[in-house]
Amino acid sequence: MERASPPVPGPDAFWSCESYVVVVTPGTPTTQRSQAVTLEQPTLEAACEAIADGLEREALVTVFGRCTVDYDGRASSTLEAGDRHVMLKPDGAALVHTDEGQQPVNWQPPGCDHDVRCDGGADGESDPELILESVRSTPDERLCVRFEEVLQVSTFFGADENELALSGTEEDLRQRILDEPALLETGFTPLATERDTPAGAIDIYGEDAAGRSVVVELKRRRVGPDAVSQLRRYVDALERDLHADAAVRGFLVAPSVTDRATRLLSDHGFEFVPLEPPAE
Amino acid sequence: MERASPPVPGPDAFWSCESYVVVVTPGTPTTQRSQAVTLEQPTLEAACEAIADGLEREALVTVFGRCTVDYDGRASSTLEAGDRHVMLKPDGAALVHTDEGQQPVNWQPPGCDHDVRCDGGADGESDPELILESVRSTPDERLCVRFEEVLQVSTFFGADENELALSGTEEDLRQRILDEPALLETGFTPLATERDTPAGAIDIYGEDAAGRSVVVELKRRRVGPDAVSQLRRYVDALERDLHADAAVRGFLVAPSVTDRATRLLSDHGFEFVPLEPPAE
DNA sequence: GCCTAGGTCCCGTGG
DNA sequence: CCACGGGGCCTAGGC
Repeated sequence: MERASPPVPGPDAFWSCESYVVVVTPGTPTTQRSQAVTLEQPTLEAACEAIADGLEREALVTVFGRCTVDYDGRASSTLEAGDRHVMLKPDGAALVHTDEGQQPVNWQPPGCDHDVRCDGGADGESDPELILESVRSTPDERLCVRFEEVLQVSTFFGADENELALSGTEEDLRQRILDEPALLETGFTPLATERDTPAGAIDIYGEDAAGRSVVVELKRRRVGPDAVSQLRRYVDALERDLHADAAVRGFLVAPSVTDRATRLLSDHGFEFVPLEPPAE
Repeated sequence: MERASPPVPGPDAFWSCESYVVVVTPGTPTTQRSQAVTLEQPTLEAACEAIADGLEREALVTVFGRCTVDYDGRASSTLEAGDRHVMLKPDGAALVHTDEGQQPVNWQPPGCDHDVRCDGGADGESDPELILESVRSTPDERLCVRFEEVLQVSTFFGADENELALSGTEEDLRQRILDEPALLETGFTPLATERDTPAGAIDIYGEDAAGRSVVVELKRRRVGPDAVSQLRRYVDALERDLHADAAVRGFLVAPSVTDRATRLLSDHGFEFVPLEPPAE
């Protein structure tokens, strides 16, 4: 193992009221992959080495410390110095989290190349810093995180064979109607899902008891004006497609609907069916 | 400090090829808040105590280990055992990350109450586990993470006074047009932003050289059919609002537009103006 | 690669 | 509290 024990924090380590010394015990190789390796209060150089090693070995790497963040790509952003938690994933994703919010303050999607280096300090011209860069193309985007201080670096190896099982989606709602078409209206007959039109794919296409064409738009949650517009696009397109002057009925299926959307529905002569995705 | 050094991994610690001993050095209190405290390979009980302490002290807490995840709320999900990285934020947000994807596999938005406990094992009836729960109301939602094994617990304290400065937003694009209305069309005069209609707020409302009403919808990126529908809602609403039969012109301003959206624009007699948010 | 639409979307801003 | 629309949205599925 090339990374020896990190240096004990020197007398200039001003920020800590608890200090930790990490001691590496030589380990024996094993088939088990799960592992978390942590450096506390490393020097920037030690942090750099640990991060580079983690990236090389395709670990999930986290870095906590005082940093600035610059992003340039589809938009541009800057973030002045503060303490943040950075996660680099082996698939190329990068996340910068503050202590607030579900969303990262800055990020990079999967597919990026992560890079780490130490810079400055040697010549006294500039303060030393540890620089994380995540870059991708299509679109060209660059995320740059500069640490003036690193409090922790961790590398995580794990196994995760299982995938999320999710229910209560729009797909579940569709199945519910296909299983019991009368939930939409007595006499409704589904004929296709994802039926294509020049305006896009119709969630459920079918016929009513009188043989009239029916367009069904599904939403797993309460709907607003946008869902009505979407339904309108499909109904318009289908009427044009059938180019007979056959009236096409439009149904919006969702748990509930806002006032404004209700108004829009009525303006267009569409119908609303309150229905939720199955609970289970 | 009540949390003493974590136990040295016993001979049954089968999974590690590198093991770390964390030694606590008594520290001196300081005004500096930045701090990262880590337990490696703690027992479930030690992990529980450390997490509870971190939550109590409003730290950002991370836990890495083998866990299952159950979510129930707006939808429901289950995730079988695997190694994941969990982050609990002091604002009540919770994030469960696998080694893939920019998005967490499970989460809870800010505003939740986090809770941690140890369960089972004592009576031999069930395997011991560490249970993290994040609960909120409106809507009622519960996230439950059960660890059978914890490889690391960290608590982070930091200071972050600065906020993100972002440019290249729709707001920047709007300002660009307000500064130079001719970018839309010679003779265009903006009269209002966020002008309210029964269908919602118009990004920019104004008049053309001939005094005709103009509705401008802005998008910071390439637009598809949804943006055209949005413009249509506003134009329709405004025409009804003015209830004179005065024609209202609709403009879509964006860097570019898809084929289908181009077709929809022409169907509705709307105009497209290619324009990007300022780069700077 | 682009297009289209879903999402436990999150998030801010009004009402 | 709800409603509405933006977002560097991300992500999956087609083509």
